[in-house]
Amino acid sequence: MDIYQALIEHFKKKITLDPSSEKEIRSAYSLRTFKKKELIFQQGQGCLVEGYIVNGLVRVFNTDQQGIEHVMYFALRDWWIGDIASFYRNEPAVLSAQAMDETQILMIDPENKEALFKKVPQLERFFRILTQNNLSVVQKRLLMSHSASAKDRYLELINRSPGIEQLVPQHQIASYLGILPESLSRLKKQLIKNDQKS
Amino acid sequence: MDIYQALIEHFKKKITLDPSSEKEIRSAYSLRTFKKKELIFQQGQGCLVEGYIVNGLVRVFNTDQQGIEHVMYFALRDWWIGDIASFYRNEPAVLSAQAMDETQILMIDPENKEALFKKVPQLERFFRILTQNNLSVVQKRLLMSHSASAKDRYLELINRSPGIEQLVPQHQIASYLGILPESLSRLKKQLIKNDQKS
DNA sequence: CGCGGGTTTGATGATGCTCAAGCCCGGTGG
DNA sequence: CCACCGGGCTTGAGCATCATCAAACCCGCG
Repeated sequence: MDIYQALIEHFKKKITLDPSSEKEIRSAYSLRTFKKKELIFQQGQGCLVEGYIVNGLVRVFNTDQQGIEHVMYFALRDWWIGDIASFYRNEPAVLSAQAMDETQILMIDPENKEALFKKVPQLERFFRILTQNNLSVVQKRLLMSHSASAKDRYLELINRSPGIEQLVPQHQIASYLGILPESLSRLKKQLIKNDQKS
Repeated sequence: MDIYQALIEHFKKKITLDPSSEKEIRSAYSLRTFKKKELIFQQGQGCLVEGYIVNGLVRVFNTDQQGIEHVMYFALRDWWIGDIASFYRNEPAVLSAQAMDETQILMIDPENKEALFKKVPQLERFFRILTQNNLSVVQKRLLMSHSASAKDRYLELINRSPGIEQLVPQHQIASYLGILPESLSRLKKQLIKNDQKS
């Protein structure tokens, strides 16, 4: 199956597309491949790309004033990456994105995206729904980080994304949870000890 | 100026509307008034309303397993309230909303909203942009709560929303920040002490 | 006047951070 | 094939921040 077809099918999960729209989409997005550790966009600069992950793995993160990196999310096949405020409003990006494996991404820039919205207005709907789902997920994470301990947030994560531990190094999971690698290490030791008792 | 006109103008900040679309909007939304402390929608149940605040003040919050309330956001004139996942996907709401003052809201239910999207497709664009902006704000809050101390989060808040302290009681500001009222109280004492020294 | 919600204060404790060292293991070069 | 290197994970001791529990206080309102 051709690379672009994955994107088309992805859109079609939420909207309907006629053949000419499909054609517009195919010509608006272009495929890029990133090597492991390569940066896709970078905090502080304008983020002029939004991308659909065809395959591979990307981590999207912020670096704070003390130089500590905080993972916003991990993106794999069928996910989107970008820095919304930067892409749509041309602010400096708050986020960076880095390939964690060889990764293929279908990318678009703001001008082409606006043009595409004009030609295929159903995509407004698609991205409305996509963004709503993302918002709802981030809201839940914010609530979790205000109400649940690091241990509970960790358990929730591995429950929600089993296999994540095989995919990304532990210190980046810690970063996603908002704790230090040392804390996650201790926390897991705790859990193992308690598991054995019961 | 008529109540509905505020909503129309609000939409027109991001999209253009012809007269017939304006008419559709006017007939899709209906005005409701809530008394102080009245609940607008409630966690656990389906949230079948989305609302545009005409005037007044609403707090949107979640209650965790221990019964502690966590403020997701405060909404005043020109803001929107709702529980996205519940409204659009018919899940039980994660959030509740409560009027903190006499509040007028233009409300719509999911069926009418879908119908309105059909009749006025530009609204897809409007809500895409609105949701993107919200997402970007919540992402920043999540990062803050992973990288900044309670004191810094508090300072950021009063800097970003001056006047908030006059508007809502302090224990709800604490709740928004993800700390206890006692902690906020101490934190403010700290700040006053340090201000006087310098 | 007295009630009640909100805020403050105090004493104590838990969670997660800091700094430092050691360990494990896969990769690289001699 | 082994020695070494480096990154990531673990462990430890001490500490900071914020939570918990309890009591006092303040003040607007019935």
